Amino acid sequence: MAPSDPLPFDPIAEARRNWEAHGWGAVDAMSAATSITRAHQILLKRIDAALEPFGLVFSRFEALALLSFTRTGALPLSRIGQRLQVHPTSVTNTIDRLEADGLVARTPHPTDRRTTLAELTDRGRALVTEAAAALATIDYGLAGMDGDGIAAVHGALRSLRAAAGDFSDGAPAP
Amino acid sequence: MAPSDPLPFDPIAEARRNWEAHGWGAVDAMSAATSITRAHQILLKRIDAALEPFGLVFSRFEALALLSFTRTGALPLSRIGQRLQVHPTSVTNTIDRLEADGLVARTPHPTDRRTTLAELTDRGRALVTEAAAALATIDYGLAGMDGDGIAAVHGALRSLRAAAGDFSDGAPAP
DNA sequence: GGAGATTACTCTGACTTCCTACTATCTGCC
DNA sequence: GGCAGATAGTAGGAAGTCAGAGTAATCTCC
Repeated sequence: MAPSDPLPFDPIAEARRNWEAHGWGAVDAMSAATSITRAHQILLKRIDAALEPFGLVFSRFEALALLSFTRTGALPLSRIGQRLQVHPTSVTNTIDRLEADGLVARTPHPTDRRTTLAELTDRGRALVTEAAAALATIDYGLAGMDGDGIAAVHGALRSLRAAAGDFSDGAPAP
Repeated sequence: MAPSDPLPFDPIAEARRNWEAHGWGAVDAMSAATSITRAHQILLKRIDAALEPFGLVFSRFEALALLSFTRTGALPLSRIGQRLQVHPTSVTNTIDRLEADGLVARTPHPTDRRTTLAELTDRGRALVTEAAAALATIDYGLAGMDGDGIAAVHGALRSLRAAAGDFSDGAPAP
């Protein structure tokens, strides 16, 4: 990749030194936050590359996966937004794309006429299974991390998500 | 309005169960990757909110911070892109915005006429110091994580960044 | 039963990021 | 010298996200 030849040093470690030298404080937090930002960038690029043969990006894959786990293969758009933690407008856009590709279909809610359901088509269901397999083979972009690291990240970020109010910390049912 | 009412359960834990039930594999990796995605979203929102009074967003703050650490307060745009790991066109856009706000100035490189330097103005230097203090008070958006968690995330993601080729830390170049 | 608040979705617009393509300039090799 | 290839920056375009406004339908409560 031409645009980013590897630097001869870790840019975050370098930022860390500068932060300390200038007395800007919260050095550990800065390092972690910057690391998360960069990790997200790396992951998204790897994941989208793996999904590209299927004509998907991560957000659309997530929506398909969520639908495929329901009994009926259908969910209100609002519910999708809640579960995926994205803005209602983004859901509209995501479902627009999926519908244009024939992977989901909008159908009216049987009782609430305000509500639109996104329903997985047969093609959508088949595709999401293939795509999930493709993502599993690249370890969801986490190549370079060992099991301990993966577990540590998951555990530590769970606190962050809980503190951000993503979910009311109840005991996850079996 | 509530941007996202807290769910009564952890959506990632729920996804995890579904992944297992469907035999989709790479469950730990999926959980970690999704956590990182969501963490990035939380952080960016918190950080941008803290920077909003200064008219900055995170990417523009990062560029200012980088410039403020140099001896002369100036860097070629290409160097900024390398250090911040963003696309050249994103640097152009970032510097456009900073220049329009009078926080940096484009100046020609003394010897290489291809190169444009972004140079911190006095206002830019003053603003980035204030903004850094504001970010330190919110712990760079990491509220909810303890010291161990922050250290764990930083360490684990360093492996990911190294494997992605961000820096050659003694590893032989291709 | 009906007024007012709430909820669901979409449209428009702003913003950020990336990609491809292009011009200008520099470097290396003959 | 002079030309091929690399490098620096920018323009135009596509995609994704979010916020605010608007419309339609439903719910709450008197």
